[in-house]
Amino acid sequence: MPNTVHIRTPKRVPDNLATLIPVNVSRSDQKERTRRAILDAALRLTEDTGLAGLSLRQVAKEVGIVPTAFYRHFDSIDQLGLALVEESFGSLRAMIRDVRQGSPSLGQIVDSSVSVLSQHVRDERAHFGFIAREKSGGSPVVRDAVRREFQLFERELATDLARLPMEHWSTEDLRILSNLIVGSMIATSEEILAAEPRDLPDITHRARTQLLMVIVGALNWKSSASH
Amino acid sequence: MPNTVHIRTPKRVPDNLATLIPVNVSRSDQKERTRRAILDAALRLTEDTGLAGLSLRQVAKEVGIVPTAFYRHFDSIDQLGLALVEESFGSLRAMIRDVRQGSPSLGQIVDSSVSVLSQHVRDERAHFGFIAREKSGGSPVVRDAVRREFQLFERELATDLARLPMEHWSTEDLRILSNLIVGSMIATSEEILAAEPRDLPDITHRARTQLLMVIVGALNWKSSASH
DNA sequence: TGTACATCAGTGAACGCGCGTTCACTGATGTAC
DNA sequence: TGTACATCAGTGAACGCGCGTTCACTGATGTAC
Repeated sequence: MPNTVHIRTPKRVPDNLATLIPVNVSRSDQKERTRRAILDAALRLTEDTGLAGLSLRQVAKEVGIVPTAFYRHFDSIDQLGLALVEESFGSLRAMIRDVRQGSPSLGQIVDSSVSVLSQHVRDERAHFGFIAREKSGGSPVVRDAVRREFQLFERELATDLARLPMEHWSTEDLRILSNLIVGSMIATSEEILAAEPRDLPDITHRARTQLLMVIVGALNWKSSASH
Repeated sequence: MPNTVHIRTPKRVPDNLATLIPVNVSRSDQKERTRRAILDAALRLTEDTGLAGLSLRQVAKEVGIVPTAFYRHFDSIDQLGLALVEESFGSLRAMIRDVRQGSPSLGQIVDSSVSVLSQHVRDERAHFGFIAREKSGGSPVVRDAVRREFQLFERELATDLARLPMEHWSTEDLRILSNLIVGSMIATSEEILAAEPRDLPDITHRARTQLLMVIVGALNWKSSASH
């Protein structure tokens, strides 16, 4: 079912979309709306099949435009995929900004990190699902883009960790710890996405415990093995 | 290029496959060979696109049979996928059996676990890649089968951990730790699959450190938070 | 051992369908004067 | 403010292609006697 359309003549407007008739909408505004509708349709349609199973015609049908109009917005499904990667990681970064605010003690950092992650995964379900799927998905271009973003992400976390009282950790060790934490957070996100709502408390409890184990382990490992 | 064929008349045999002409091969043997060829072709072809991008006709062409002959072996691509899941986890279990042998001290367990994992991922590259891809792949049936296997796997590891000197851990805590370790091993496997050979030492070093951090963390976390 | 019949892995033609992409087009919006 | 022209998001017909699936078939292998 079309969710939005570019309307040229009133008689083409479906009844249920009457409120969407563009009145005093500039051409570029309308173009942006259609672009948005394409991205949303793609997020919805890839939920079942992944980007690999998404066809240009499906997207066009869902948006309510003719297949060829797709090309006014994207060169290919791959390019659409890259736009979604960018968008999804934008929402991920917003999440991290939330965690950075405040959170003085280690215990509080763990608690708020897991809470914020859990909430954000559910709020941005479609985006997180997209990233999780395409991380090992069918399109090399999109897959590599996702992996590059995760690496960037991991480096940023390493920088954040350096600010905590972890006396004299080497850059390498910070990267190793960061990699472990990011990996664990990805796994948790995938579990939240796949889980029934009633299993959510179990999963967040587990994630908290694991994050704590990792941090405690990192501190003790370092102090016992350090130079 | 077809990699094996069921040959009925000698004139149909490609030159380079002349040595594969079935002589004194029973009907069921030949059927098994073709089945094997289909599984191998699918493993090869899904490497780029995932199971979602695999067509029955592609597989048939690769194997050197007519598309309709596929149905003599599998009801659908999904059923073929399930067979590959079973096969792939078989190879994973074989790996774990290797690790269980010997390995008295914790440090040795960590070392041999990572070595064996790293070696096995490369030996069974196609199988590991298949699992990694289909874990969040397009076919719900196959995806769920992979996840169920990982859960089984996690439970088995929890049982193994219970035999180590981890005084009086609860079943729940063992599951939490096991989940963390399995997640980290999956992440490591995916990194090995995606990495250049020259980056392998870095990755295994990192995996060792992380596993050690996790174990040290688990022990300390438990002793500091226990009842 | 030889013969007659059953089995069944693989064949090949045919089908309707959805796909990406081309192309010339339309007509509302935007702009220059 | 009004007019003439340019822009360009969306249209619709058409294309060739690979897809999964149907069906009746073939002929080597297997079996009953």
